[in-house]
Amino acid sequence: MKSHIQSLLEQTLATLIQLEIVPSDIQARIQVDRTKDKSHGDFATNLAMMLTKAARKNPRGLAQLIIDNLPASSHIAKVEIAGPGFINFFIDENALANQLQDALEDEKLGVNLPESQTIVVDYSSPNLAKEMHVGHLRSTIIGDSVVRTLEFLGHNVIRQNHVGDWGTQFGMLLAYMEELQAKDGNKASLELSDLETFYRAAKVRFDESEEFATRARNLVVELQSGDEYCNKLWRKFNDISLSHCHEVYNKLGVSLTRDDVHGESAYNDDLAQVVSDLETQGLLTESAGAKVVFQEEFKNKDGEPLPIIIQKADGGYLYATTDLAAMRYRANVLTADRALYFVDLRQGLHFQQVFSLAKLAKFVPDSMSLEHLGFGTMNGEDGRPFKTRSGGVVKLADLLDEAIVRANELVRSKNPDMDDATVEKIAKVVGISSVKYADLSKNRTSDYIFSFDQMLSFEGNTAPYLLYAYTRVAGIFKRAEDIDLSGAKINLEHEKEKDLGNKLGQFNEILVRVSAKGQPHVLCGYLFELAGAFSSFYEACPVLNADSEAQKQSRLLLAKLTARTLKQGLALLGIETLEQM
RNA sequence: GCGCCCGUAGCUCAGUUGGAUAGAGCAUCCGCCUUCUAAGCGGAUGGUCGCAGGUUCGAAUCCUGCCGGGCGUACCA
Repeated sequence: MKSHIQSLLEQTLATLIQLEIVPSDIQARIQVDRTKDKSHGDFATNLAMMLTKAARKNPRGLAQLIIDNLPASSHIAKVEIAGPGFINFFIDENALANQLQDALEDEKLGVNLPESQTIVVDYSSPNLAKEMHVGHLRSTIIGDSVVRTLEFLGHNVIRQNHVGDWGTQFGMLLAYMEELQAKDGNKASLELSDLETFYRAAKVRFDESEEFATRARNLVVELQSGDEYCNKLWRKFNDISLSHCHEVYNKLGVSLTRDDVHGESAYNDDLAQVVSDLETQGLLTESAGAKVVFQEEFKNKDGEPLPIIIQKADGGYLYATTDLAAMRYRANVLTADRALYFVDLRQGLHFQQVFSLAKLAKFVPDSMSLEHLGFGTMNGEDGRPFKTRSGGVVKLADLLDEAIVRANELVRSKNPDMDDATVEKIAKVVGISSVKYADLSKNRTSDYIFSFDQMLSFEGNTAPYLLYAYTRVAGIFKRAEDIDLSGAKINLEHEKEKDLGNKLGQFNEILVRVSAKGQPHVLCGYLFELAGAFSSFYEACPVLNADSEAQKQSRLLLAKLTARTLKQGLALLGIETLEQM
């Protein structure tokens, strides 16, 4: 509907240029917005006001000229000039009803698919040396939601779990694993079941024993030189660590699989090549023993040029090098049109630097879009970074378990007579989705306060509210299974039916916004409004006890489309729906 | 020092690349269950959009300066 009006206005503008009312060199971006106030119609444009200067006419007069030259459209009931020169569009109710009817016929709910692109999405990317902690939550679930949305819109999405599976800390871990295995083969995998403890124990050994530390350093060198024994140890360690990650992914309902893992180590063989390619292009400089690239626009704290360190003085590589190699892989092998990075905002400078260098060095073509979609910090209720009471990092698995436990208590209190298995099943969905939704519903770029009480309060803009709204729609169809809806027609009569219909008609434009900017909170806001519109409708408009058969069928269709839209929308957020709660 | 981000109702947050009277939820107060799940619905109270200038028909949004907070800034990622 929005794009329809947009194209009408484009035609009108062309006409006005032809009539020489508006100069032909005008570059107006035609903006069509949803109105906030119903008295302003459904859509509004400020086109007339934007053109006043160029056309040397007063805005309201120009608005009238635009309306006079607007092509006729059956979708529009009325067009008005308002305020300083806004043009308000009132959508024809039958046109809207037809749109909804079409959406019901369509697998994709009537969403227009854009031209398909290849989009590489880098998200989650935990460090395998440690267990996943709350710091990985945002990247994982925001990335997963955007991935699902892009796929729904028909893009070729390639997930990249750029796990940290390389680096000096692995020497320490391998040395410790080796030690345990020597004592008892089973003990190693047993202790590895708690990676956090394992890491700490290895660190203790490293600090207390010079012999151990030396062994650890040697193992790194051997690992890097491709020693078979070392690599075997390393693979085993990664395998166990990765299986931890996937347990968390399963619990969270994240779509990443083992096939999506493409860690830092995958680029080992390319790193020397990156260095020599930069060198050939004359971009590399030696500074304090390290090989670096200086780019004019980046300065350090003393106002001197800030380097990207490509190779350390000791010959080792850093993450800039790996990222450059990864970008080249994404450009050349994966042939990405866009590469999205869901990584903490604090790495903003790093990404600015490597993105700029990647283009400068022609590692990626100018046409490829590199986007750092950063996110803010997850804080505790004191506004400080989220920690345990004793100040330690919170394991992601523990956080999720606690959410489920709390959800369990609440579900139980609402349903005293429900059997345990059902309560458990519901609590699992409610608990997990509450955590995910609380995060997804906030603007990605701002810090946010994590509060169990808030997300599980079961009121307001929360997952439980949406899940509940869904069960209410679903409940209707449990009682209406045998009703034949073929040939039924949507009729928007009651005020609440119109509101609901209006909301349902917005799904498309919302998804476009989510995919363009990687902001799932826009979808959350929409679903919350949709659920609200449905609740109001549900309250005011009896469905199964409607006044007439036609009205009943119309309302059932509205309910059906609501159910499908809610379910699909939640699925794009990575949230399961329940038939009962 | 320089750079990036943030400051909106008592609290948690929205505010669509400048648009019409700044919106939700929580909390507080008032109503609504003999009819499809009340984890719900309807309504009320509550804001000098950090401060001061500027740009414009129009600014929470853009520019400048200040105040307050977070983060980053050469061999970790």
